[in-house]
Amino acid sequence: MAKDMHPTRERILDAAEELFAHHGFEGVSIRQIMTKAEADVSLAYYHFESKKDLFDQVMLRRVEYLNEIRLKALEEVEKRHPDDEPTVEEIIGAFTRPLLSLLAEDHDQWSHYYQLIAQINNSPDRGGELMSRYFDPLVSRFIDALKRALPDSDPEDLYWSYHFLSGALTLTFAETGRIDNLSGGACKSTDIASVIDRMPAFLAAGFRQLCKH
Amino acid sequence: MAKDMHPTRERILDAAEELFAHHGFEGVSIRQIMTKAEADVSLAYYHFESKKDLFDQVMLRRVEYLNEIRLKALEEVEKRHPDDEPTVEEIIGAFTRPLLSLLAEDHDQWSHYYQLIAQINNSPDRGGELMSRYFDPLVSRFIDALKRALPDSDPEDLYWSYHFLSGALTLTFAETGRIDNLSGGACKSTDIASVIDRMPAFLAAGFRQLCKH
DNA sequence: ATGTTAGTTCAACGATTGTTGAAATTCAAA
DNA sequence: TTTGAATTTCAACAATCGTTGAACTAACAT
Repeated sequence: MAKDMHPTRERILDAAEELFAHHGFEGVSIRQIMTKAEADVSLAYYHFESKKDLFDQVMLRRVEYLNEIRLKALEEVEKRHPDDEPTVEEIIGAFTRPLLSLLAEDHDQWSHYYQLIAQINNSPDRGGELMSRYFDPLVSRFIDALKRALPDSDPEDLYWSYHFLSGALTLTFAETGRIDNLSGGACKSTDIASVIDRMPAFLAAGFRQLCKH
Repeated sequence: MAKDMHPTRERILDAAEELFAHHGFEGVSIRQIMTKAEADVSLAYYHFESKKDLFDQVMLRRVEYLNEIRLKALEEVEKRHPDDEPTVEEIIGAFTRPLLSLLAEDHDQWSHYYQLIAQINNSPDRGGELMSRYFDPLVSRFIDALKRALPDSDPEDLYWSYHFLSGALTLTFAETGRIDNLSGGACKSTDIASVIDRMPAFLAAGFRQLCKH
């Protein structure tokens, strides 16, 4: 990886993303990040205000694009149903498939960012606050669509169903290798294509079971 | 919280459990832990070998009891079916309900430990390794029961279904408060009774959908 | 050539990190 | 009362932490 291929700021963001994803915010020092980025320690404070600001910029760099493509996927599904409502599978597919396809097709570029999201989503400290800030506007949009696809459903059932979805999705992002151990190698954490084939159906069945009343 | 109520070693474990759960292993210093435990810094190294050893002992303190009650719950379900196989709901209930009931009924004692598990399960660093070490023997036992309840199912479908279950369960453990934000207060992360009512049905429907072939 | 600005390097700051050794204390057994 | 082990206190170690200021280089406008 040649040093001049990317400007310094991008290299810092890349290094920080990978190290934060693996060891968490406090598990990584600025010096480790800058060593990986092949740049002087002080450059971190030239390009960013502080360690916390660097973390925020790592998060912000990719989040808008992700929300864009997911919103577009939902709008296309709705455009395909001008008269009736999309199915639960279609809506959940629009929510998850853009993310998973990106991860499957460009794993090197996205895996660390997804691992970071997995950690944050399950962090009792400020996980709820951060995830809400970055994703809740889009998520509310999807939940509205699900409300229309599942009329007469109790909103509480719907929110808890989304909660289960969120847990299943972000554990997939973590790619911890546990399913490799558990299955004796039959399944692989990094085999995202297998998840694309299975997750929407699994979750849609759960939604319909819980939100049918 | 009077200091003499519990011996020093227990107070250190309690303090470490809570702080590790909130800020992660590297986000907490021995001095913070010992301040919360109201004991001298050096006592950490009298009662434990190192910071990492303290973390391991925090994990080990409760894991055996949890695996015991869950195994007992599964055996009771199987005893109730001497001739036929238990249903998927019953097996998943035996897997999740002992944990969730403990959390619902004695929240102060268990919530921090569960939050710690949530973090570890979604940690790309060594999450898979740690979770496998502590829980996979029991999990394999449950998956065998599910294989019998879902004959002719593809093992890969079963493992991925368990993966989704694991993500949904541990996000519940994290209690991040995100569902509070998302639902505008209609749902609360700490309302475990609501999860007990909903999660087994949601997940069982997913298992049956995915593992029916 | 001169000045300006963005980008980079080097050295250092006080604070905190995990960890350790030795001395002091407690307390039951002899 | 003396002994000896278990527990606690105190002081300190080298290493690393996030952060900063000043000097230096590069490139480009005047």
